[in-house]
Amino acid sequence: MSVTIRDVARAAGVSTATAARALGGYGHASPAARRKVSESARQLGYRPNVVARALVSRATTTVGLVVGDIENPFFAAAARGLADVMDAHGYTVLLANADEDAGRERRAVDALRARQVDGMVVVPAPGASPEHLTELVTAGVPLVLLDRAVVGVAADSVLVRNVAGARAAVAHLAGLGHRRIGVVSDSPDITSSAERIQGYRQALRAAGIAPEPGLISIGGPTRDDGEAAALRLLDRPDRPTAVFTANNFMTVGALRAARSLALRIPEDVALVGFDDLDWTTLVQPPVTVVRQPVADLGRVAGERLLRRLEGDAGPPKRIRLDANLIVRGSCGAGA
Amino acid sequence: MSVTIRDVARAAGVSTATAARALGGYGHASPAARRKVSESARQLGYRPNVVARALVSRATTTVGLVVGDIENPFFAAAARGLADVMDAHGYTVLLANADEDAGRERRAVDALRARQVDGMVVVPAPGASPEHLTELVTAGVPLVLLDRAVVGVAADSVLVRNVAGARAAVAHLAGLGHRRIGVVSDSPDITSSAERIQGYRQALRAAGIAPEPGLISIGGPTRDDGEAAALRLLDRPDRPTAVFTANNFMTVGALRAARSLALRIPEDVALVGFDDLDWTTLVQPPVTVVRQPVADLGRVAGERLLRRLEGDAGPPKRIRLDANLIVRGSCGAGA
DNA sequence: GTGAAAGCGCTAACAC
DNA sequence: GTGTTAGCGCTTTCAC
Repeated sequence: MSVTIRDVARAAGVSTATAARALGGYGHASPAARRKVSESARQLGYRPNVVARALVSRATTTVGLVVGDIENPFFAAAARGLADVMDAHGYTVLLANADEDAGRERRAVDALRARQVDGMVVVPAPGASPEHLTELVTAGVPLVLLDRAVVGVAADSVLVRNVAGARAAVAHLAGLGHRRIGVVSDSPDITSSAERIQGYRQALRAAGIAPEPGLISIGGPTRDDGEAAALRLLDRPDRPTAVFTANNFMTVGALRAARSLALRIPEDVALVGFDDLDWTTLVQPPVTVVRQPVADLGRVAGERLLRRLEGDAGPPKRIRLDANLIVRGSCGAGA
Repeated sequence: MSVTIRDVARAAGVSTATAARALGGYGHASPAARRKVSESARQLGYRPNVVARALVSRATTTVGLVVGDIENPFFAAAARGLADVMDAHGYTVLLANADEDAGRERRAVDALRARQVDGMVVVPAPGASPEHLTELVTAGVPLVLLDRAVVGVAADSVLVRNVAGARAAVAHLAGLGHRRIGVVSDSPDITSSAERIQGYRQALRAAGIAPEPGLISIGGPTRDDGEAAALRLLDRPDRPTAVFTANNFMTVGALRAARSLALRIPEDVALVGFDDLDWTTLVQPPVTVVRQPVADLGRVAGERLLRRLEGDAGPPKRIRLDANLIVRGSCGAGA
């Protein structure tokens, strides 16, 4: 069995209460006692049992993070940003993968709750009925929604200005003279996707272009789904002259689809993607993208959560971070 | 306060012991009691407190994972593989980022231990004196080393056949007629890197090529470090005609370096990388790589850990997974 | 300033 | 089959 606070107390010749006070740095303890306690703690190799502490203090200094897919670089970066902030404040992040599936998300949230996390950050899966999230909120567990909003959940959210970002992307394409502009997105059940499609529509309207339902191609949440959706769009006899891909998996998919159809970019089809990755400047032509502040997203979510953990009981905040168009070659604008 | 097992027991008109047995599915309980208990549990919205359970059962059904950088797709895939296996067995994965730093790794391991994880998977950081790992082992916490071995730590390890993989890559280059072959790697303090460099050396020797120290360029653990190291190598007046990059960050770095020096691939410099990513087929020419079984690495580590968690007390196992050369265009072999 | 003692929510002997 | 009871390791009144 490992060393407990009783062992330390005994070795230091004090009570467990004094040992706890000395070690915890709270309450009163004489300098002498302090010294003796920390000395024997060191000697015995005492390590506090956070689980036992959590049982009484009702705080685990652990927070949960539920993402759709940690293999998506977007989530990986956000997770990193969150972990950095939380680590710096003594919290540990429990990570769960929901696989973009409502059922798995529910189970992940439950598993995290059972472990008494002090708070949670979740990237809601598409089609999730948000009961498990409202339950969290009513149970008083601080919750921050990341990247996607959920109607009916009174929680903080940290999102991207998707409408503006998408609008900038599509307006850029329209400005280059394109009239037939398609979009490849995953499910609009995800608010970020819905907003990007909305931005696409706004830009078309502003350019006086009538939207064509056939130019909107919706896929699932994986790279392969992105490729299939892009293929459907680009294989049409009346294929668009330009495509906006609403997330990085869709961008990969569009690039693959273009290649398999032997379409040149930007000559045969111009491309602007949402979300920037390190390889977007490695391909030829480099990909014009709307860059999201990925790590900031996680960091800001972490800071919001920390405020709540500190007791901030204000109304839910909705924070929006900017996404900026970076013009490179794939849109045909040179660069 | 939330619903406890006492509340459930009271509502069902039984003792907490019976309620626990009924809920936990262990020990004896009459069908009638079972039904009443689960009924009132449902009605009250009872959720077991895993923290309290852990305190007495000395098992948290939680395992820790410490990686160098979750933003590295290699680790993300391994993390995913591990999480999939553990989730399927009711375990939750606590993730910690060590930033490829020995100090942060130590703190991460400590934080995880304090949370009483039942086992741990760690990707050891370079230069870490392995005390915290040996401590883990002596404390009886099952440990599986992932991707990198550590001398003096009696733990299972799941590694890649790095020597053979690297040898195949470099032999391929030599077979294509290259005599001046460079390597870009991160620190050989990491056993996987050391092994890849060793494979490189073996292949040179087998091809009758004298190794030149100047053609071995060592960088740090980030993409930028990779670029700098590649730049040093490719900017030499007597630059190599072929380069082997020992991990995916180095491959990105080499590609960037080649571009900034206006070197054509494979005409001016041929390239073979270690670790395959989705964009390697998107760049022109597509990158010849040694593909690692990334998700399997995590899965196998998870299975090994599960065996230990089930009580397997056999001697440490060292498992090696194959890495295979995939010839594409960047080596100049056509494809 | 310090110690005794009462739990946090749960499990596991051990009687009955 | 079921209830009683004693903790798991820690924090925290409340006396002294």
